[in-house]
Amino acid sequence: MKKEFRSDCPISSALDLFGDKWSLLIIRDLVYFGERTFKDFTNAAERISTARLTDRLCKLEKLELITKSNHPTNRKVFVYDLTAKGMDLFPVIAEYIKWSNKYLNDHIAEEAKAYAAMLETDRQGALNHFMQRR
Amino acid sequence: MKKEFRSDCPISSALDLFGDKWSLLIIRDLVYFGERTFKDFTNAAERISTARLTDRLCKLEKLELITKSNHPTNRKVFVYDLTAKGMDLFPVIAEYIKWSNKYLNDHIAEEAKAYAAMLETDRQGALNHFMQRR
DNA sequence: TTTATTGCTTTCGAAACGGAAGTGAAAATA
DNA sequence: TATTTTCACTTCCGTTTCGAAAGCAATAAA
Repeated sequence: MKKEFRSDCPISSALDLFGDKWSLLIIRDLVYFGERTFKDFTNAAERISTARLTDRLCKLEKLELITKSNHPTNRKVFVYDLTAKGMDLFPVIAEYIKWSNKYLNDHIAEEAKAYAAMLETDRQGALNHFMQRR
Repeated sequence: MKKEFRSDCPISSALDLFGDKWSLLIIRDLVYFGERTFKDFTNAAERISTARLTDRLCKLEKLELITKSNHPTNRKVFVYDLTAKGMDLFPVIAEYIKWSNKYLNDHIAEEAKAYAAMLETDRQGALNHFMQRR
């Protein structure tokens, strides 16, 4: 068994839990699209491998950031969704967006720029828009 | 040569640049302590290896998130400091702290809890406190 | 002149990684 | 009913990244 946390610092501890290149992208998809299936995640632009996706979904479920449940009609499909704990990562994601909009502006998607502008002018509104979906 | 970005998403792009377990901790030390030397970073609680630290400092300097300069009196010491671009990661760090304070409260340091509470009640004040140091 | 410090490099075994192919159960199609 | 396709994994394998430790040259301190 390995130690779970490197220190008692809140920043390093959060990074210990989901500070990899994929976890926040799974959270992102759930924030912006709501319920997602395994297949949905594999269709994201960043092209996560199935092995990595399986691993991350399990970890995020153990951390209680997401839930896994059966599809109402199709028994071989699982539906993933955010918990309140996972939804509370929205502010972290929002700050990444704002930073990238400022410093990677010539690289990111046009629709992302528009959304970033909305985050600047109506932060609470953008936040509520997703928070109130469930 | 490998591709720099996985997609044009602002979140994944930011993670491509500094979405590892160490970069934000280096930024953290610079935010909270100001100028730091190589030795200072190795003394942080998380115990980064020297090979990893050398690698990350170079990357962060190339990204222009930090600067490297000579110590005014000691020629074998280098002094690292944040650029405005690096300082603008403070809001990201602040949101990690707030999330951890809410969900990892029984694990994190007491002084971190107090600081997180200050972030909640006087966000702009906490932000300015560091922003105005230089 | 000797010793200690600093920033950095090298080495090496372990862990994490991406990409591709394969699996079984269930669903859709014929 | 028989066949094919889909879905959520799982396995495999070569590559990259990693932590831990030792070693290094240059400078500073003693």
